Amino acid sequence: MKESPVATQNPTDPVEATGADVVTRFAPSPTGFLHIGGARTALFNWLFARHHGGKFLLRIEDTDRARSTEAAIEAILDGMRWLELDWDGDAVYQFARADRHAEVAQELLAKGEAYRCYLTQDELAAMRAEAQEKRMPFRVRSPWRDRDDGDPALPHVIRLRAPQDGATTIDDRVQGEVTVQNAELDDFILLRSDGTPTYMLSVVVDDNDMGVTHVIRGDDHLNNAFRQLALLRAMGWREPVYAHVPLIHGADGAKLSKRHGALGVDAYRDEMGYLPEAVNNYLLRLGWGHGDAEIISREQAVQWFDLAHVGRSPSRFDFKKLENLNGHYLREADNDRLAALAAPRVETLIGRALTGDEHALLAQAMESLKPRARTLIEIAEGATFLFAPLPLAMDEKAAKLLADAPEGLLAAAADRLRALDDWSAEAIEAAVRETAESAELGLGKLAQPLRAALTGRAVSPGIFDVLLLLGRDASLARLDAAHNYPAGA
RNA sequence: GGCCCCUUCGUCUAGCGGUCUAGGACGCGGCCCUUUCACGGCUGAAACACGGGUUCGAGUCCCGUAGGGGUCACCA
Repeated sequence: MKESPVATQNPTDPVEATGADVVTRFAPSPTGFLHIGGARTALFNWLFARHHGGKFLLRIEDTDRARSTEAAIEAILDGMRWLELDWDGDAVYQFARADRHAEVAQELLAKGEAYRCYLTQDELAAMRAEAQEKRMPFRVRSPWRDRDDGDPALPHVIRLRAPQDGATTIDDRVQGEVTVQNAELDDFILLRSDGTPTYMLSVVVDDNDMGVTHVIRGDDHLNNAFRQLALLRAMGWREPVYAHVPLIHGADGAKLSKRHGALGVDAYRDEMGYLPEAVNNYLLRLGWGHGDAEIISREQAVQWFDLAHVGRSPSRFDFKKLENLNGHYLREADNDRLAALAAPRVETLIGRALTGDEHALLAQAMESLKPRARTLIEIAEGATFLFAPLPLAMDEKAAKLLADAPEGLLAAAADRLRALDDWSAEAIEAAVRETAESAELGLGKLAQPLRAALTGRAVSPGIFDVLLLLGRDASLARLDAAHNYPAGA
């Protein structure tokens, strides 16, 4: 059979062709935490699988023994659990499958689709240097491709005998049809001289053995796809559908680095105080859209997600938008859940553990705390006044408010409040309003110094809420302490 | 540098030849609500990178240019 000059990829699309189950996978290498770009890739794979009622598999690519760590594996798993990206079955550890990878390499060798190459690293380096000097593009063209007089006892690697003529076209679901001349590809290494498989071999074998139907990954792998396809064809295996998603960039358009947010998702959780649903929503909208929809629930995401609407251009990470989204989810979140999340942060801020009653108070305060916060950090900061010790530390604005308060105003308010029989929202509000009226002041003129006296700040939940939350004793004590505050300070 | 990909408001995006005097969201400005700060509501400024085609008609298709990104390992 004559080979056509351009071998267009013709993936068996299980969804469209047979309705068979979709299988996607996320394959991180455990050399660090689960970074935000990886999280999005995982999300897309998860959504695609769930949308089609298929499977979402997890494979840990730990073949780089020197760089892979147990801690990194834990961090990645932890990150995925936090984002609720549950995978089907057990995670596959690539290193454990090295024998199978080597077996495939041997099979390729036997079929003549691969060959032993005795080029040393030094020879390779020399070839590279020469190409560099002549300003010629470098590509490994091993003389051993056409020789079989090598001595297998000598150190050698096994290379794929890749096609050198014609071109290969991949029908990528995100990038469209992408064509590369086969001459651009080289005979990449399948098995290293120590007999261990390379990444290129391992992915293809594992994806095949795991039955992966859709390979959705970062577009930094687009070029690899052509090499992998050559290997796939040499084995005569089924070709998956490819979808290469553009990478996420930092706010300045440069590649995402630690300065811009290429942090582990744990940093978004612990250091920045975001909710997983906010991070998921934000990540989903980065590179994918569904009309004007912005706030997208997980259920809707599963229902709507598709590859056709994944954009082809890289997007920048915008913390402002994530923060806004987080504020939305904070307001929607359950108070007890929020209190539980905020409690450790509050304890850190006040430097002591919270008592059982205080935990309850925190939960009770959540309703008025959460609308004015965008992160859990802001919630915790806003909550500290509830637990502050008596002489209340005043911030600059609060101190000024107290200093500027009319003589005796706070004492008058304290007197009225002290006279209250029941410390209810209605009674508190009436007492405060009456104080303002009899002093012939607007409510604002009284509320601000009151706020300063009770919270030590110029910003807090509504003043009646503060009074109610603090309770009679604490409120009165703070008020009494405050009107002794050095006047005119 | 070779190869590959990308290009709509500052940012994320909608748009799949006519309904675009280009829509939404974040951010920014103004107004309203209001005891502060937020929230919420209303409102304003803000974009089809450039140049050629194709077409009766182009943000939408094609080709260049410019800019950006990715990739060129016995790493993954």
